[in-house]
Amino acid sequence: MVELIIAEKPSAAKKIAEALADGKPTKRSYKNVPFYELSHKGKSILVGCAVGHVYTLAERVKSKGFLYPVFDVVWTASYTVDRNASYTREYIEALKKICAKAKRFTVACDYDTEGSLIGLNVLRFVCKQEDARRMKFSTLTKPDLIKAYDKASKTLDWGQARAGETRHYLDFFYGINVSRALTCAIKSAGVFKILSTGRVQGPALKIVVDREREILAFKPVPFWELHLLGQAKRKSIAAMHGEGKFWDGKQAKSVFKKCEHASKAEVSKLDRHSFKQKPPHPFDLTTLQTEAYRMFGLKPKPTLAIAQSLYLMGVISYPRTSSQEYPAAIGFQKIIGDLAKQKKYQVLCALLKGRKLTPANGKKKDPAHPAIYPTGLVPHDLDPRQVKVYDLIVKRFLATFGNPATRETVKVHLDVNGEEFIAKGTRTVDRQWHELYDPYVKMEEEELPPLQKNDMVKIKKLTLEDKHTQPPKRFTPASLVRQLERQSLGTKATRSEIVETLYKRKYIVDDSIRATKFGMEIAVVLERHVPEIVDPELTREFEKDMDAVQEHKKKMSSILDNAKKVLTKILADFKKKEKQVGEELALTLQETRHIVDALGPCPKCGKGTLVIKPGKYGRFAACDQYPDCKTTIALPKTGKIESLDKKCEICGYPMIKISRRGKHQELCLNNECPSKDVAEPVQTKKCTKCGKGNMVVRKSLYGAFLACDQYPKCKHTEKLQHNV
DNA sequence: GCAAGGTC
Repeated sequence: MVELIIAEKPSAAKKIAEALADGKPTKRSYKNVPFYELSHKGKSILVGCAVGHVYTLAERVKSKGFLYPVFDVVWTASYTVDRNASYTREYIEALKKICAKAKRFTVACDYDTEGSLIGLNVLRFVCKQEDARRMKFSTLTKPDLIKAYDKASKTLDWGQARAGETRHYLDFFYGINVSRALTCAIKSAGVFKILSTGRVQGPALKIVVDREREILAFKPVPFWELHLLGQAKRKSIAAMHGEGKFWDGKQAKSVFKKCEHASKAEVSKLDRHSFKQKPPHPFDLTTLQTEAYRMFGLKPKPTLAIAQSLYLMGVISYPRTSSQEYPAAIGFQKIIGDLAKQKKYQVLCALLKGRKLTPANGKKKDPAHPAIYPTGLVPHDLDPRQVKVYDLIVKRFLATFGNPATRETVKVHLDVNGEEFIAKGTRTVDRQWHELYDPYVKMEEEELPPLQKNDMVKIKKLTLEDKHTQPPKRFTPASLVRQLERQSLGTKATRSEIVETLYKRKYIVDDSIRATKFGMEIAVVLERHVPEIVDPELTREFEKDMDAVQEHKKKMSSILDNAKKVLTKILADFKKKEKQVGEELALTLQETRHIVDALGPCPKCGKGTLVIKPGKYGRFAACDQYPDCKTTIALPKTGKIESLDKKCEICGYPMIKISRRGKHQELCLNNECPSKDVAEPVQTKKCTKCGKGNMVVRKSLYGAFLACDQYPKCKHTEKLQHNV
């Protein structure tokens, strides 16, 4: 009798197989999907895997147009409805193939709601089984897995699986329907633009919009600061009046008068305080994303994508973790030894030699995975961004084993005609873990002159500065991801994607995030008509419902019926106002597009502005004076396009910056710009690919190139030698 | 083509 064990993902299947095999498991594959054959205590076992969710909710009957409300949805193989999920097809086919041999079934997906649901869907839709055994484990280590296999329950954890299913339905009901309502509204005003919101997107937008409102409503309050610049022992020293901020201008001025003509200050008191600074915690995904943004300006989503690629190469551990802990089982000594094989880490690894290795574990835990660490495997052919992220992960790993650093704060109190000024300096006395984390240690290092009590400081300058209180800071993509985490919105793997969606919808712009006028309007519309969707409480309510389902206190169907009832009413009311809402949205979208998508003045008519527009054959720049001015310029299909607010020095067309995968290039919007001239080939050449066409010169923003004249049948292109 | 959640 053969047993099939279903894992959540390929890497887990491998670990499960290795843990249970009497000897070594046999790795096999079907359509490039791995599976394992093994014997466990003489019993024959197959271990196969899903790739996360391979089924998704979709309408039972695909509706024409964006009809809403839609509640008739069923589980559907992801590859049939989502082009980006085409890779899941092979996994389903491989599972289908190997489950034909199986007589007994065991689900060994991650032990959480999503994992239980992934297992249930594979089991019922691929294996056509009613129930199965369930392995429950909290780490993918051999002892845990063996125990989980021996003690597997006879039935699925139905409560958890149904809870997960409930969440999927609720998210679909709220997300798809309200997104369609918004899209239909703006469409009724004649504008075609996909709009969206959802349980996580809604509150995420509101967080940014609320901050924008605070900033708009902010009234700066004036205050004054008294600064002293002095010199002692051949070093300069900067101090501020002990009062700090003076809220009363008159008082500040009178203190200033009192000190204005003093030429010397006396050290009245010296506080010296040294303290230990602990090494940093191991990386969970959010901390890695925050640090990568801080150090490299790399946004959370590409950081996750790069970490995933390093994981697939086998050079780092699983990146989608919320753990800040390294269990000893990962083998610190061995990893450090392996890292030392890379020349650039030799010296650092040597610093830890012979030391007791205790990582500075943080508080956050994740039952499924440890914190992110380098495996020790030597990476090859990394691209520049992979090099950066890998280096950060290696040094962070090493730094967590470092000794605490010692820092010293000196506070010098100065007396100037009876007024107290204070100078503060902090410096590192003993670097310790800093050496392991360089160059990613960013500490303030301010060293004061070596003063003693009653020493005199020569005053070089005394200034009274009038300042204003500052509005609250804007979020960055990294700090917004952190804020979502704080409010338990979204998951470690989805938060960065949700932030990117807000950009894509033009609700937000810039690295220092601003809500656009359009984003503000969407928030207003939702707050007025569907307040639930921008409220973080919706997530809490879903969680309560899920708990009730998991504990068998409520049925999924009753919860879904209730959601349908609530939404039907909300959406019917919304529909009545659709036209009016749509017109307001269309108006603000136009304004926002004008600001966000403007590329510069139109070079043809001189009056209009060139604006990015989406078109059937890709995006293009068009003059906003259409139909008076019909200027259009085709734009590259991929990459982010930004205005540089300047003209080409050679042809006078607007300059743009186009960025792709961390690389960027500055170009003018003129295919015919003399700077892009090339030496044209003297004789015509046959296309080497199709053999039929001739190669002809074509021009794009990037410059001229050779292309087959059989386009679009043949897409062959060749480079041309540039003149300049 | 719309969500949010897994993952290659």
